[in-house]
Amino acid sequence: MSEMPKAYEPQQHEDEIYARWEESGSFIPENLPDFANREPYTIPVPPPNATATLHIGHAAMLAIEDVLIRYQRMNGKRALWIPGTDHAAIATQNVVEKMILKEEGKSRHDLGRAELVRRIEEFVESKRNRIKLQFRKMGASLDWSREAFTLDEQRSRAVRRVFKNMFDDGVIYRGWRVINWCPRCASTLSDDELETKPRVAKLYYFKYNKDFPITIATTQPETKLGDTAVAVHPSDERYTALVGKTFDVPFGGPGGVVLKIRVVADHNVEKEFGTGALGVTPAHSMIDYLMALQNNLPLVHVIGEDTKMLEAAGKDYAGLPYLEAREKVVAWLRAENLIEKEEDTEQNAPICERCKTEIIPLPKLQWFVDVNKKFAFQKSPRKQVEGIAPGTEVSLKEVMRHVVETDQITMIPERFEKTYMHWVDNLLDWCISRQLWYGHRIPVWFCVDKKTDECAAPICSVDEVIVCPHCSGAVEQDPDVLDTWFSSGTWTFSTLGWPYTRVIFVRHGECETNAGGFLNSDVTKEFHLTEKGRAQVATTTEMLAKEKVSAVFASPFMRGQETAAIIANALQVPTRTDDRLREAGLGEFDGKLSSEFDAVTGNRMESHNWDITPGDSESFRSIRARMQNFLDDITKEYVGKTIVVVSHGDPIWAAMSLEQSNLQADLVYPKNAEMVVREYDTSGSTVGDLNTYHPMDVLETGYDILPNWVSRMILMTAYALGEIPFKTVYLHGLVRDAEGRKMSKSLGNGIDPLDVIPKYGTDAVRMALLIGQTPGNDLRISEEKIAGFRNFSNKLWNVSRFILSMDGDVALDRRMISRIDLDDADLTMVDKWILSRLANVAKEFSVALDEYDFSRAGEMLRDFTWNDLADWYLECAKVEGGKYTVLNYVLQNLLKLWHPYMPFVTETIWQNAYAKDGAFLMIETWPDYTSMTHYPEAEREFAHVQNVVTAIRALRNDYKIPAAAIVPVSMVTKYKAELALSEAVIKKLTRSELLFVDVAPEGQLATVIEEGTITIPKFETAESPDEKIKLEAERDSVAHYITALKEKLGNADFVARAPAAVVEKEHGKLKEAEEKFAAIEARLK
RNA sequence: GGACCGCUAGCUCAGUUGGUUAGAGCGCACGAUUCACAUUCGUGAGGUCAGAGGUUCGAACCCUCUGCGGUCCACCA
Repeated sequence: MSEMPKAYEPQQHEDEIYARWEESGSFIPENLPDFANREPYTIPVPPPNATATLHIGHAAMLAIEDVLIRYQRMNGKRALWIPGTDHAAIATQNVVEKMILKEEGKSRHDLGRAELVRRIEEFVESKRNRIKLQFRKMGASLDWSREAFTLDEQRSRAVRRVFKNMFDDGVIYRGWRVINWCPRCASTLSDDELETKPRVAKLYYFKYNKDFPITIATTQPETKLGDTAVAVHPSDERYTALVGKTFDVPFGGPGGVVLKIRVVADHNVEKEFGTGALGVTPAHSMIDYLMALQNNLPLVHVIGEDTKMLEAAGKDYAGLPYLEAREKVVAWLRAENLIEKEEDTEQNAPICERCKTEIIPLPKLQWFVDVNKKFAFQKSPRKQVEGIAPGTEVSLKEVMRHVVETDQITMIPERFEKTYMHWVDNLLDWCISRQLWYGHRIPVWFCVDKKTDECAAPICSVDEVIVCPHCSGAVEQDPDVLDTWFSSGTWTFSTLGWPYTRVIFVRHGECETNAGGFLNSDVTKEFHLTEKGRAQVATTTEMLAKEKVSAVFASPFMRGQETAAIIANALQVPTRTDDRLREAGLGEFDGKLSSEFDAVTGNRMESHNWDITPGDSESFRSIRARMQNFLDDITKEYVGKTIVVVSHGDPIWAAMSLEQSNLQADLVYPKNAEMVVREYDTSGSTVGDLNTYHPMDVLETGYDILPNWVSRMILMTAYALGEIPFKTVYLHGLVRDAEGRKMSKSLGNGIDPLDVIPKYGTDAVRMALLIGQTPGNDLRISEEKIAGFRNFSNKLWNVSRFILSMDGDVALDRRMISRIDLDDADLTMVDKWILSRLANVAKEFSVALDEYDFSRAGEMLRDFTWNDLADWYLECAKVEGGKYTVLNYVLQNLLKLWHPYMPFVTETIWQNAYAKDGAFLMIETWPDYTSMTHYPEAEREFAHVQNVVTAIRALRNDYKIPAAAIVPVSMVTKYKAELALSEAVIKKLTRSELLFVDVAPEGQLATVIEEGTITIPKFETAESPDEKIKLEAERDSVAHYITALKEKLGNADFVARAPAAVVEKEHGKLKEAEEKFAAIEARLK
């Protein structure tokens, strides 16, 4: 064992330990011992912006997730934690644009699209490694071999695939919509990308002209040039007579417009605001737009994307910036004397979250995800969403509601399920196009020349489109990119290899051979489908219609060909015949009854009887091999696509068997025309990451991105896979400063993990973020708190140092001590006490982790470590001596328990003390608390010792007995037998000579506790407080307590209605209190 | 306007299905320094559980109302 320095110096160990972990490959689940038999456990890292720097929020997130993954890994799970970063389209482009503008004075338009994208990619590449290095600093045990980026090739393929599927299903559509337009970014913004800014605006009350019967109020008079209606509340009697009437209204002067205004009734109008009547401008207001949709009003576009007025605003106004147009309209209204009133009103103006520019609502042709459109629900080859059968017509909204409502996804804390439901219920179609240059380009092309009628339709394709498929003319890709959440919404499955090739095996329909019960393996003999068989295939074809099938592969046999033909015709896809899909060779059994063959072969899958070839028939092994061979080829050709493979019972059954490494016979032999769905990665294997690790177990993230991200993942995954993305959502709070303020650069109140990690150590930072945090609630953190946990890691270090410095049994050195090494006969009461405490805490700690109660778990273990172990047991051990085995047993388990919270200090100690051949603590097995022994007797006994020790110490303190003095202590107690067992301990810990007596000596200082009366001789010091006063105060308090207890027990209702155990407990309390009272009284006489 | 959260010791927070004389850490006060650790040890003070009603044998905990602080959503014509 190497010498351990007096204080733990984190910076001397952390980087080295992390590097050793990583090099060992232990973060990769497939490198864990016996990985194939471990149950998978998966969490994704919420991908930070690739250009981000580690901040305290990331640190909190990583600490929680690393606890989960380390705990599960030690607990025998096949633990996978996937790292990655997000391209964050709009945020990143903004940063780079600003940088270029500042450094070179150039705008994105000066550079051009290709150059800007190149510059952004260069910037991202230069920053991407920074955040990854910082994740390592936090000790995060991420599987870096699976690292993903939302804009890399694999993720792009997933994005285009989902888009294409949605497009084909009509879930994605293109339409005119009023959107939030940021003139500065020259882009559409989603509602989530808005902030609001309070401001005071001028509210003008006026009539469009003298003849118009209704006065309206507005803060934006220029938009009135695009009004098409006036809306009033349906129950507003002032206007009832006018509803439904239409007026031609000249507005804005001769160079203005003639408005066609209809008076409509709408519930969204507030009677009390303004005049209770509102001029409806469908093109430039969200609410007006919705009213226009409901009332079928036309939409007049008067403000352009450059913030200048358009032609439709009239010739005097066209071309004016909208603010100038506003002045001009107001001037005209004044000149015409139409303004009745002007007043200031407070409003919250929507602004761009990135650049703070005021947004303008305007209509634009955009791409949307339709959340109400019904589509056929996907069939999952793994774990179907429960309660929605494959093929069911559902909308995204319904699915999103369903999976949470039925608890297939649970949220911690639960109250966020309400927030989520509220969000889902109010969900509008999701605008997914962004007028940016950086991001996933929308995979849609348009024919330029449109030579045929068909050319008008947009062409959506996963692969690059070079020419128009209809006229072979030039095409142009849609210039927009996708909302960044569209790609991060695929995170759980795109990081696991999706899209796979989806293969739907279909066994041929009933054939004459099946009907006759005989076999055929001679391709030249043409047996046809029966009537029933054709009907079976027709039914299957109906189900297949909901799939997006690219091709049909068929066995060369007539029954395969006929089956394939029916399907291919209906689906309008080509058929390819492949000999590898042929019927099993039956040799001499060809033409015989199937029962004869079965009698010889039995269940080959179950019996592993793969090599027999009765009657020169084909072996099962051979059938498996040709199916694997077929899959190897097609899965490379059809990545991300769906194909139908029509074959026979045995070959399909053999293909199904390929996914099982140790065959169990739970694969049911396919019936005629039955569909069997499988997904394969590009190596033709179904045993890919997606199958092993999806759905994931936990998504841990901040509650602030519940709508943006969590909901979108649920949406995308349910749509694309027919599955939930994860089972549990754990939402942490925001990290705030000691005053509860958000940490920000401008306030300068941020705690930068990169500052405090070198100062206090990563473990201390992790502890400070884990203890005191409650899910969904914000966490306050200060440097003092981190310093406190630095002290704790040093404590653990010194506890270990003390234990490891003991001379012990050489044979036990560097060996795992098990329960068997501890013989009850050799254990003292104190030993039993600490072992019992360890058993309790190991269990409670594990249970708390299972319940995601990180704070309580950490506090519990800290109290055990610091109070029970360090302050009590180690002091006792010094007195009793010879604790080598017990101490090492406790320490080994303690290091394991602490490892998920404080990976570095525990691993460092472990490497010093116990690691054999450098084996890591991080892959040790979790303490088996079920095998640990509880000693309830010892716990009760030691509690008495603690009480007595504390009482004597308090007595010494109260009466100013010099610390060094060894004093004679007399004690009257009914626990003499138990206390005598630890007499040496009590003496040493209290620096006293302990004497058990029957009557407390007179003339001494006394204290009365539950265990009895303790006295020490008076010491000659001037300022000793009066013993009598102290005792009297204690007596009064006990008397008060007794009164309360008696009152309670005297209450007939209480005795009658409370559970017997509770009443019993109160009686016990009363008895104890009365004994204590008597002892004090005796002393005071 | 709608919804949600919080209010417990000077500060930060625990308090599991109602059954404690309401807990922890930090801070504070007093005392201790060769013996694992001063990044330490010992002892102690400190709370009408925001307020008012109600349910109950029993309320920090359940219900209603009020107050204060905070967050989110919608709207702001």
